[in-house]
Order: sequence, then structure tokens, then C-alpha cells
Amino acid sequence: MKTSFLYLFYSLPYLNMLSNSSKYAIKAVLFLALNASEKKKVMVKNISKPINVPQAYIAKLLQPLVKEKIVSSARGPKGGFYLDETNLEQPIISIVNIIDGEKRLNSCLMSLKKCNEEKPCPLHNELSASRAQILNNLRSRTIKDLVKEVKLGNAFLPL
Amino acid sequence: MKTSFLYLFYSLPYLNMLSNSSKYAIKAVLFLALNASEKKKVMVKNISKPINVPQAYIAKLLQPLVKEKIVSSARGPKGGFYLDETNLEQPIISIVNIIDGEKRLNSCLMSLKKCNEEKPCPLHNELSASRAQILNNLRSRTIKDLVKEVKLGNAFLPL
DNA sequence: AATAAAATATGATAAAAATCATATTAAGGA
DNA sequence: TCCTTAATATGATTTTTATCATATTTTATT
Repeated sequence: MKTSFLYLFYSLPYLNMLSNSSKYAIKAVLFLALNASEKKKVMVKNISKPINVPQAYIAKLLQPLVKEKIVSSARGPKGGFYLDETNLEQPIISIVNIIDGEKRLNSCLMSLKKCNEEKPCPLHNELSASRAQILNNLRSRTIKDLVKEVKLGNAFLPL
Repeated sequence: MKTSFLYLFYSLPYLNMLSNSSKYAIKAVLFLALNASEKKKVMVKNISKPINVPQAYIAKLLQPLVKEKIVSSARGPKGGFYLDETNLEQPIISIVNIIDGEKRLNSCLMSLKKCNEEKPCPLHNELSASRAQILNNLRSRTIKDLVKEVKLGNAFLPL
């Protein structure tokens, strides 16, 4: 069945739900989940290369994630980043919320400032169903879930 | 069937294929296609309100579209914007190419500067299939097609 | 012809996102 | 204890995107 172009069109508003920074952060976290452990910490430079994000940039993105306990780290020699069990249980959405702030994902899809639950814009209800679905995914899936899916075999890791 | 979160994850790189400006422009053009004609031109201020984009902003976006014959216009009293038959036959992608430039849609999905056809990045081939599909849609569908679909009845117009 | 209404052209400003640089702090190993 | 390694904190810079402002040109109408 041919996908309706309208589908694409309607999805336009979603195309900015995540910032580049969030995407980078997700990539980095997934990379750590797959390649690091408490016994095998990974340094920023060894993260930035494979996921292809400038070192100083990804380093900065990792800071708040460490502070909010999405990622673990250790300084000094033998130091680096990794995920512990608790980290792995965090939902994907927390990464986005930390990097982009809560507002972005929750604001009006049409960027209509005056639009809100009480006074919804024309599209609010129609769109919010599919948005809710996306949000739900981000909320209910943990990093671990993501790792599981990757390992199960759809298999290639987008870096 | 539950959508794999991986699907979402893999689609991350696409989330920036279009700029906001392009989306605004597409909205404006579709709005004109549905509401204007040579006999019933629409002024910028009457476009900007319903599609909810600042007047000066959408005015600026319309200029290059007029110059490239995606949109028609007339100055002075009774002037305004509209689409003629030729305009309606233009593919959606031309809007994007004019507003964002050709580069954006064609550059590496992972924003890898060194990546190109000869020296593709690890993801290039996997991703390029689905990208090709999107591009193909944008290339093969005209504004008229879009209007037709809207009128046929999936029906609501996202403004 | 004069007037007014519209697009057009141009550029200034603001805001956000991305990137770079550097000094500081903590930890391990000699 | 001292040195080195690595994260951390901070902030500066650059680039891109979005927005605003204003003067100019064209055209219909009177």
C-alpha cells in the first residue's frame, strides 16, 4: 500500500520534537549501554569518534545526564563513562527532558503560543493522539529495552 | 502490531530533513492552493493569520517562491498571492529546495561531512533506502496532488 | 495625475542551537 | 606525595534560524 503523502504532511509538526542535541545524547547513551560497563568505562573521546559528534560537544551533553543519574562516570585514570543497572532502567524520555527541557516535548505542535488544553488550537486534538503515542513510547521504554531490541537483531546500530 | 521503538530511533536522523521555514512555506502554499485563485488573491496578512506564522516572516518566505514560479502574486490594490495552473503542477520538493537549499535534503543523514556516495558512512546505505522513499514522495507529488488528497477527505488541514 | 494599497527588497536584530576553548577538580599509579 | 589522566564547570564564539522593521516599487482606483 502506498503511503499517503498526507501522512508525511501531517507529520511535519513532529519533525522538531527532538533537538539535535537530544538525538546525539540518545546515540551516546545507547552507545554506552552497548559498549561500556563499570569495569570497562569509556572515555569521551572514544564515544565521540564512533558516534561522530564533536568531543567537546558530547562531553557537555553528558554532564547533565551524569548529574541526573542517567549516566555514570568516574574521573581520573581508568575513568570514563558507563551505565549501571539503575541507569539502564531509565526511560528514554528522561534523556530528552534533560537535554531539551520538559517544555519542548509538551508544547503545542504548531508552536502556537496561545494554544493549550483549555483553548486548544484546531489541530490540537487530532494531532495530540499521535503525539501521545510517541510520548508514550518515549516514556515507557527504558534504555535497557532499547538495548534489548538492538541485540535481538533488527540489528544495526545507527551511529 | 506494536511499533518497535527502534523504528522511532532509526528515524531520528530524518527529524531534521526539513526546516521550520520549509514547513511554514508548505503550509502557506497549501493554504493558497485551497483558498486563493487568480480572481481571489489573498494578502499576506490574510495568510499569516490562519496558518499562524508571523506576517513579515511568511512574506519573506513567499518572495523566492514567487521568483521561482511556485506561487503567483500581484502588487497594488486587489493584489495578493495565489496559485495558477502551472504553480499547482510543481512538486512539493521544489518548495523545500527553494527555502532550504538543495544541500539540506541531500546531505548525509548523520551529518557526517566526509560521507558521500563513494565513501558512504556505515549507515548510508541502510538509511538511504527510507530516505529515498521520502524524497521520492516529495519529488513525485505536486501541490495539486496534495490538494486533491485534502479534498478527498482525510480532510483536515493542519494549519 | 494623485493616492492608496499591496508586494518586494534589503538589511538589522534577536534567539536558539551548535561548537570550541580553557581552567579546575578528582582519582589512580609511581 | 607528586604526576598524570580523565571528568567537570564555565563561558566564549560561531553559525543558523527566526523575526522584525523600513524603504521602495508597482498597480488599481479616483
